[in-house]
Amino acid sequence: MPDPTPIRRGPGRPPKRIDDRLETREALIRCGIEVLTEKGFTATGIDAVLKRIGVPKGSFYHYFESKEAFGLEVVDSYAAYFARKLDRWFLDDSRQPLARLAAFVDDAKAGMARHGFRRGCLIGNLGQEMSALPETYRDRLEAVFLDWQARLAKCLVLARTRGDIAAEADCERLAAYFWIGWEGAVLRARLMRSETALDIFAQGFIGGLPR
Amino acid sequence: MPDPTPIRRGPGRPPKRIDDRLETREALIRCGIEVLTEKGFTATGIDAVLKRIGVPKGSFYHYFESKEAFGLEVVDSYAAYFARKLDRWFLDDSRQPLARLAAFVDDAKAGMARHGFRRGCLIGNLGQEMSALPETYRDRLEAVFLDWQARLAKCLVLARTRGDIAAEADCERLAAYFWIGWEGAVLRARLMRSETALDIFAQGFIGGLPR
DNA sequence: AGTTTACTAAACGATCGGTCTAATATCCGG
DNA sequence: CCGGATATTAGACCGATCGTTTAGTAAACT
Repeated sequence: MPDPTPIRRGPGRPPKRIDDRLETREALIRCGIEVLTEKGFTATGIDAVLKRIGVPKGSFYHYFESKEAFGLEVVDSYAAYFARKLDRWFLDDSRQPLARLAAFVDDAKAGMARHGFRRGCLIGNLGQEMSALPETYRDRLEAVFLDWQARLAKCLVLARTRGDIAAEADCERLAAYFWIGWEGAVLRARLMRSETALDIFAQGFIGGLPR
Repeated sequence: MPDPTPIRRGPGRPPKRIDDRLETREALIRCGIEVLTEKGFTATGIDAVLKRIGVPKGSFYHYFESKEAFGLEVVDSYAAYFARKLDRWFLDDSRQPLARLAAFVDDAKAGMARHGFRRGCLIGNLGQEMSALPETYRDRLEAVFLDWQARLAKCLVLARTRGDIAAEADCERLAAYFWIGWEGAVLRARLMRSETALDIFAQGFIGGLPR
């Protein structure tokens, strides 16, 4: 549906609309998530983002200090979005712990299919691009991975106390293992344009858990 | 060590040396492997490759039709190089099958460390970049993965006949699982600049094999 | 009314992949 | 040993695109 109150664009200060500034900023970030998730940071020009929102190029540096700063905000926003998603699945008391993981995987499969397997994982994309990225990104990206790891580890601990996995299992390490491999699965799923890689990895991981 | 017979560079037809044309061409490809393995395709300019070999820009298009064609040759060359490496490890009769896989992993760890964790896997790099790459690349990259998968599967079959893994194990699928996750491990190792991710994945994989 | 604020249009310099031309040194047929 | 044909270099050059800067305009605020 088209925006019911289209934002006037032209030179000069725009008419007052309280949340206008935030709206534009956040629209840019939201669009940045989509585009960077698909094409990565280096291969994406800011024009591509701006065009899609209808913001003129000259305005970009009014909202963001640089492309680098923009990217960092996109990462933060994506991390927050993904953390919410993980909580939705990993804290879902209506499912057994390991079934929650499977449910997350199914959701991810559906998500990738919905976008024609063009979009991957933003953090993985940028991680792969690190050598062409400002060094600022490195710690931020790694921190996101560690956050995901912690959330999954909690879920695995639950499975362990239930006896679904071995009592001596190192849940933190298992969680690390999952995200390491998961990024590879997403990469491959995009290359093959099929859910197969996600399936193979997920089943391999769950099937290989210590019992 | 410096090249004992440096290639003369200057205008005019070079002296006849049967393999001279190949030398320059192959030097470009070899350098392409290094650079693309480190920075990927999109983020790498042709000049970066040319500068390192001392070949002027005008010469590039004498040897290659385009950057795209060049990249494909680099992929082929890398695939051949990596296939030899896999054979060296996976067909090493002095080791038990699963120990061969572990040896490959150790070798990869040492290799990544030697280059300061700046270089990753060329195929994985380009795979992640697919959405910004000519569509020509897709099948080629996937074919390389399938080749690696077949080589590892053979090794796993050996392990199965020895009874090291369960008789009902699907070696082809396990091999697919390995390479899917391995790419994620390489990605993460580069991000963290540490072998940890490779270790966690390799141990997780081998430890999770059906017994 | 005058200043401040919010935003944009246009241009800038760098770099990209790719082309083109001129120059040059060797090869090869006589 | 001469004289094309050929292989290669040298690097200026092109149009496109990149991230970024600047100068200016119009509404808001005082």
